[in-house]
Amino acid sequence: MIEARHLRVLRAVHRTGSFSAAARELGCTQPAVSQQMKALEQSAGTPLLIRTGREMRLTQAGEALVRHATGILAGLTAAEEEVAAIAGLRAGRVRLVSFPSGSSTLVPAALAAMRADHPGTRVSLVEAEPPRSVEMLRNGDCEITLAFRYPEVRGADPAAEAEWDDLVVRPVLVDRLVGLVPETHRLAGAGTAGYADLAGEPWIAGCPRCRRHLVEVCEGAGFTPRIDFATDDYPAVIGLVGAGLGVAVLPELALESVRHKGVRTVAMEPCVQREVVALTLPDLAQVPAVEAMLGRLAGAVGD
Amino acid sequence: MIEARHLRVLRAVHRTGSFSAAARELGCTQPAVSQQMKALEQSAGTPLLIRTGREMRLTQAGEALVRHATGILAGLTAAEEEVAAIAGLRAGRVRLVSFPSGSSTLVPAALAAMRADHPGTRVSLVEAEPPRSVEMLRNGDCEITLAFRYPEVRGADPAAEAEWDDLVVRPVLVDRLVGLVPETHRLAGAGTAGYADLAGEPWIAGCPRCRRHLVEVCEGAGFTPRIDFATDDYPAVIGLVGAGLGVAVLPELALESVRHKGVRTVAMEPCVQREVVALTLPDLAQVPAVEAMLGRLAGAVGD
DNA sequence: GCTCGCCCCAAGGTCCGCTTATGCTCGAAG
DNA sequence: CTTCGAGCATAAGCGGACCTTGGGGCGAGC
Repeated sequence: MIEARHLRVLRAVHRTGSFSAAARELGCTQPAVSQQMKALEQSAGTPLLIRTGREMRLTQAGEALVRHATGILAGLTAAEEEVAAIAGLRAGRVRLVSFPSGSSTLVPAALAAMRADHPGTRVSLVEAEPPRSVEMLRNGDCEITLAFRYPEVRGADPAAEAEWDDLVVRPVLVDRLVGLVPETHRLAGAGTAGYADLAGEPWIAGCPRCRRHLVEVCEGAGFTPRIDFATDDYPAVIGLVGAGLGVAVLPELALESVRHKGVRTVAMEPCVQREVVALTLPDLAQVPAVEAMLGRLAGAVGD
Repeated sequence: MIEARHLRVLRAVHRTGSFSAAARELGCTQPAVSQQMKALEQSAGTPLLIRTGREMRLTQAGEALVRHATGILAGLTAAEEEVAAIAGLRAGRVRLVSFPSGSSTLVPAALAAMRADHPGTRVSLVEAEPPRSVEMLRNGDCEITLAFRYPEVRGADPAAEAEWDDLVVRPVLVDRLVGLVPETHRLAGAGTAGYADLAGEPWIAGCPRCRRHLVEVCEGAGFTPRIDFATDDYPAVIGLVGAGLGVAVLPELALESVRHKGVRTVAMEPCVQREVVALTLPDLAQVPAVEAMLGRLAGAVGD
């Protein structure tokens, strides 16, 4: 087995013409070079250098090795270069999966920061809801998944939470759920409302998990909400509320990027917080580009 | 510094999909693979593999390394293959320099044997006299030099002999010097003649060294030969003797391949022997093709 | 003739890598 | 649900490889 290190030494010997000069160039002692050449000749099975008095000459086998060494070492340094580029964030690709309302505000800011800091990296974005997005993460279809959870759920669905215990969970931000009523509603001007205050209203729910959570909270308040519509499209929710078809609770984040015409927000009591987190696999968290992107997502809180 | 051995292991891991399978394929234990991959990841500075439950997947850096590994390992095996071909005598080139009379008989037999045994090798032949041929050997212009010496010279030219003491001297054959007289000469029928018997004759001498040797031998016999012609072309010597222009002594070997028309040979007393040797450099004697050719030259004695 | 540079050789110490042994996790089968 | 097997990680132990230091021989140049 010929080692690349030996080829490097052989080339240095060939270029400089002596073991001592090669040793100086390589930063080691002359016997080290001598021994390496002996080892290389042994693994080659034939002499490679002929020591004729003053100068070092190559045998035919030595010439063949030096000829190949150029390409081999070039390939090796190219590989090192590419890996170093990825490790040094001058290259690298991150595939990010986000739930829809995260894409609109948080993700663009993080993407912009990432591009500004590391222009060589590429971040792609796909939208998907958990648990589909978590499945994609496990399947290797993405490196980072944005998800959210309701920490205050009283052990309602431990299975869903347990799905993440082997993942790296990076908190990104916490946003409050606020109530949403038509501007003609009796509570439109109220600063705060309790869930029970909306017990008799028709409700517009969000995605399946948000819907489950809504039901739990309302039941905690003593009633079961009548849900007339359910959609994970937040502008649609706002539109439905604005049309007077019901009331809803939405994360503050989801309201930021949408004009909420014809609706009013009210703070809800009790205050429910939704935690948005970035998920990744433990090994992927060590990948520089992934790590950097996780940092940008967490840093985008300022917006 | 990425090592080729690590790339080999990485590729095996990628192909087989597990450390254990790669270890079996590589003929080592699983912890060895595990440690090598850890070392490779450390020298790469970034994770290369993600262990996601059952299967092993590559990170982007891992993909880059595997992609480069193909070319690097291919170049490495190509280099090993070429060196092995040279070492295994399936390839290789030997440049042989011979003195003129050696070329005619001994060299062709050795060349034929070499080609028969190792068809992949190539032997080139150039004619030159020593000391020019020895100089070529030292300059790297050839691998083997055929030369001859007169062992019985009584310390006449120790310098010339000393020239070889750092070389590998491989005896090839010993041939006798025989007298050559015109067929009309008074000694033409004699079985044996002494040098003194030819004291008054005009002499035809050979190459400079042969000429010097002739003078020494004759002076040992009590006279100084009158040399009318000197040429290193043996057929020319024979022609001159045949034309009655003088007498000569020639190696038996030189007579074998020439029709000696009009001349007669006589054994000379004292019997002088010329030793034909193959010379090479100590390092070159280890080169398989050179070694093989040296053997064929020594084995060509049978002819 | 002397000195300097270069190479080889031998000995010592250090470090690396492999192996054995063990524990842990996960997935599949009963 | 439990058990079993496969696979990976880790620790200890050991053998070997590598490099360094020190000494010697040899050829070249002043």
